[in-house]
Amino acid sequence: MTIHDVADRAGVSIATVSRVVRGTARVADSTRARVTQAVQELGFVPSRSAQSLAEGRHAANAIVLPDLAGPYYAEVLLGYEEAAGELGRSVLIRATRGRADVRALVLDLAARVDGLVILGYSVPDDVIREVAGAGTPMVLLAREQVDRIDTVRVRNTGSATELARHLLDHGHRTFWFLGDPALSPDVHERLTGLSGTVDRVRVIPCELDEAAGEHAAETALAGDTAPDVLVCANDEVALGAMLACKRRGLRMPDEVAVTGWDDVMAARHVDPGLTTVRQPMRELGAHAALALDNRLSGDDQPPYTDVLPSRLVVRASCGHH
Amino acid sequence: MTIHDVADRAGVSIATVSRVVRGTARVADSTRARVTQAVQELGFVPSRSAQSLAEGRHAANAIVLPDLAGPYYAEVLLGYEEAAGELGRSVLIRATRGRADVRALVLDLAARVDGLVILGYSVPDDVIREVAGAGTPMVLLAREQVDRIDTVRVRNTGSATELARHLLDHGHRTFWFLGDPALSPDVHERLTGLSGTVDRVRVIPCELDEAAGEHAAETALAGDTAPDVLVCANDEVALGAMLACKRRGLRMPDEVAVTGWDDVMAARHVDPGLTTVRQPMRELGAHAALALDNRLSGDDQPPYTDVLPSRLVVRASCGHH
DNA sequence: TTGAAAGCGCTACCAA
DNA sequence: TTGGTAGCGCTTTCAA
Repeated sequence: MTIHDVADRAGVSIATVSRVVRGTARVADSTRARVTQAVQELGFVPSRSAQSLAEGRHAANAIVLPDLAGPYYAEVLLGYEEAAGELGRSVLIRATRGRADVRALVLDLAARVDGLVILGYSVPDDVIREVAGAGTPMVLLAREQVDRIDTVRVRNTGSATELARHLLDHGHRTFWFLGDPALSPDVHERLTGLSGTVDRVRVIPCELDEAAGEHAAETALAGDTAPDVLVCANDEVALGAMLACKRRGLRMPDEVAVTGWDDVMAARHVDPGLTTVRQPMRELGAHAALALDNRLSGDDQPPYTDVLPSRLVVRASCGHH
Repeated sequence: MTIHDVADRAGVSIATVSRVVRGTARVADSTRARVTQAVQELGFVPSRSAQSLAEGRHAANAIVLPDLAGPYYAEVLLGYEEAAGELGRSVLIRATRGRADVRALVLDLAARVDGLVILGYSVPDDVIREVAGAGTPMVLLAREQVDRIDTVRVRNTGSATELARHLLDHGHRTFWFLGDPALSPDVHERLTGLSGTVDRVRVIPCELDEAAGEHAAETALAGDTAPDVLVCANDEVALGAMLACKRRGLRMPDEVAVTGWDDVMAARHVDPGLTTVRQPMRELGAHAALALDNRLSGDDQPPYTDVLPSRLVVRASCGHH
């Protein structure tokens, strides 16, 4: 089933079939009708590879994420897919966590799409430079800018400062931070904001999931300095930490306060409600899609960084109000 | 940067470059070395569209889901992406919720990939038939079989029966079901299993998110027949329902019991803990990827349905133990 | 072991 | 308004 079959059936040339199918040029009504009918009857669908080859474009973009586990990435992806879909672009995804050959994965992806979105630390800086240098348009998401590539992120240090002040107002003084700053730019900045605001922060680096948070909290609670507040890198870590506190029979927030980041669904349902920072995750994804589309449309703006707002969500886990 | 540039630089024909790059045929060591070096120096990456066109395949698959919101889809997608990635296939995704032109979306997708996975009611049956009929290999996921297409799903009716028995043992008698069976095959089967086991079920159809669950529960609680147990179509609906119960000052499980499906993260953290049914969501995605790969590899098995197990997870929300 | 060349299916330019 | 045709960049026979 190729364009030739349609052309034969309609008694026209393949050029005319192409014109009718794409609607790119004036075609006589009668001719159009014949072609349209042939297309229908044969169920003709143009070969996408042939189109891409001839057009020199894919009408597809990709997003590379560290992972797909947990609510955060899913929400970002949702925002991205929705926006990209409305712009008429297909979306490819790729998670790199646990993959050894990230460079190869990204190069393969770059060859399949018109543009790439890179989330967090899913791809090493040198690979980013390489791919961008090779001419693939890119947008960086939730991470520092590299080489003047457009970047979309959310306010992080600021919200960390706001959270720290709030905790100080509650009278908290002994701060522990649960989370590994090396794992994500977000975590790094959150810790920076916290450190810059309170006197001293004890850090327990840990992965960003519930089990790791639980374990890290155990460590904190077992030390000789009783933690006063556990500032967790994200909500999943915080939920794990709350489990550890409960197991020890510690009352929250009286004996220990706990806070998170992201405002995932569980944050609202856990008891006590988890104080956290709400991030516009879908918007993050959507903005990335739009930014990329702008570049692909030949937008000539200077490189920019788009910073989205975040908001402190105060619930019961940080102290009484 | 095409294969010709590399050929010129290495002083060989493009055929030889192709051989070296793909490793498909015997090439003299010295020649191979020259070509490899030229590839390096030029940073040559073959055009994916040209390859696809010449090879007649894409080395990519797609998954179509109703939506990306909530933990369920994200987990399935995670399992799928991981498995497909390891099989060396890129993955395209598409969410259809709220899209008017589903048929067009799916046809476009089908033209870009070697095979398609369709989750739940994301695509109408007639479109599924059309695409499958046109020759695109497919796997159906978490839905009824159509036209003898391979299908992967989880045990649903059975777990519903098990749940219902458990609730009967607790002495519950007035059953309400919150969720719209028309929205997903899973919901449909859950209701079927429940209806087949208990005397009478009152159904309040609602969307499968928290807000809808909250609202539906309000309706149930406002009626003259005080609900005894709210069997919810999934955990998000159940969490919403719990919110509604709490707002009314109803004690759970004493005055109302609530149950869900999926065992999302919040189910464990909410108070009281939510009794629910655990589904192997990642495995679901992974099995779909493998099933599709089998077909694409020319597997000649008769069409089959792969049913994964599910497990009742009893917590406090269904009654005292 | 290597090269020449015929496709793969489509787009878009140039003529008619 | 239409047709012919030269690419798009690669894979893979077929000969040498």
